[in-house]
Amino acid sequence: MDKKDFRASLILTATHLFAERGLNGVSIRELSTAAGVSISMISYYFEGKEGLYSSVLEEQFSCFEYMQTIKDRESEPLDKIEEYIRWSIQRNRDYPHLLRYYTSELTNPTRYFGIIVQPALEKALHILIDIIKEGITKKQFRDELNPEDTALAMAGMVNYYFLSSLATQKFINILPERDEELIRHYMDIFTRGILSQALPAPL
Amino acid sequence: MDKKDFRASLILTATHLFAERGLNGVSIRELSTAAGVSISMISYYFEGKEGLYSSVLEEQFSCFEYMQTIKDRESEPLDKIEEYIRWSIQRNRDYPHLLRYYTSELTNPTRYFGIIVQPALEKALHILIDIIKEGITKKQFRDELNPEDTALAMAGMVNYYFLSSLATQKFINILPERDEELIRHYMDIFTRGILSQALPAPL
DNA sequence: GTCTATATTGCGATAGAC
DNA sequence: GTCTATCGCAATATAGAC
Repeated sequence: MDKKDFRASLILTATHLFAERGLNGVSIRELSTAAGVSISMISYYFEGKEGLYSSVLEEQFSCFEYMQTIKDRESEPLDKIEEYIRWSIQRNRDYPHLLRYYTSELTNPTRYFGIIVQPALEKALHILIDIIKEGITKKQFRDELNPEDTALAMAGMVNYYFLSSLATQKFINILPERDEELIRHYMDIFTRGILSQALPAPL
Repeated sequence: MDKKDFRASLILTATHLFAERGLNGVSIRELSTAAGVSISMISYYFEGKEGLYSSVLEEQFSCFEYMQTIKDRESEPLDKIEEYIRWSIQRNRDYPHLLRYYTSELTNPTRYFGIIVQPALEKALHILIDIIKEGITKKQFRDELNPEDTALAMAGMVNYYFLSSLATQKFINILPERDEELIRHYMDIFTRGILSQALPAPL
């Protein structure tokens, strides 16, 4: 951090602060002070506060490219779904601020939603939808499923776990030590449901 | 709106604007102009911008009290879960801005998170957890289920559908006309899973 | 109750010295 | 590249007239 790389220092500090309080909740004064850098450096490196914010967004959302790797994998749809869940959870561990930008942009979009956030989310979701469709085609998944809704249900289940953590941390342990258990549990609910015995009729 | 009730007019306008751009994204100048009221009325009625915001929050989150009605209902756990899904979806229809405050506060909490948002979410979630527990006790749900994770999965599935709508509206129809289909579909996924046949072993 | 006018503070951006 | 000093503007809040 004190390695003279002021640009990197600004990105790092901004990533923390913007995640906590949003684009409008942080002033470049506070930000530059926290980064140990002069306020004018933000204009110098990023052409202003919004430029810094967009650089943070781009860095954060670049990890969504990994979905392409899952798509290209030579494996069965169910295994791809497990890999998606595993990757989603690990993504929240590796990028602890990403979900904040994610949902902050979904609820209070900035001008960068359309050029950075939306394309990343849309591509990831379409890959997930295609995995569901493949499973239906291969008769491994029930053919009554609506692929779009099903993919959203899957994504929602995993993401909401982390999204709600601020409200649940008093009574739910969200530490990484439970991640493997969580993966098995969510795979189990998503594939087999919660009922102790199969219902008589479909849908 | 033009019925001289400036207080109500301010609440209504604020509900729209704060939902769209967050507490820090809206100025009281813009807000009072949009409401057709003088800027000083905000201090007069709400003791400032934050007071107005907290009034909006309280109004929005009051609808969570309905969860108590579901809890007190004399019906089976599975029916309560369906009622929860139905209420959740209808809640998003009746209070189209609520989810914005909900997730905005979860990701960028204001000082009102702890006193308004968190208690409402926590109570609703605990009721959902108790419904799952009751289902397990009555042997209607599988006893391997972790009630907390299961309740979160349920809540996440439904809420994420609306949360992600800004990113999905181009290819998913989120109009109310599909709500009944969605309810059946999510009940189906949650209770029976996605597999075309039961897996051999539990968990 | 409602307004206009204003006090005061903090904002983002940048000119210019080094 | 980096800093300090400052400009111009917009923010919230409020005093005081009506």
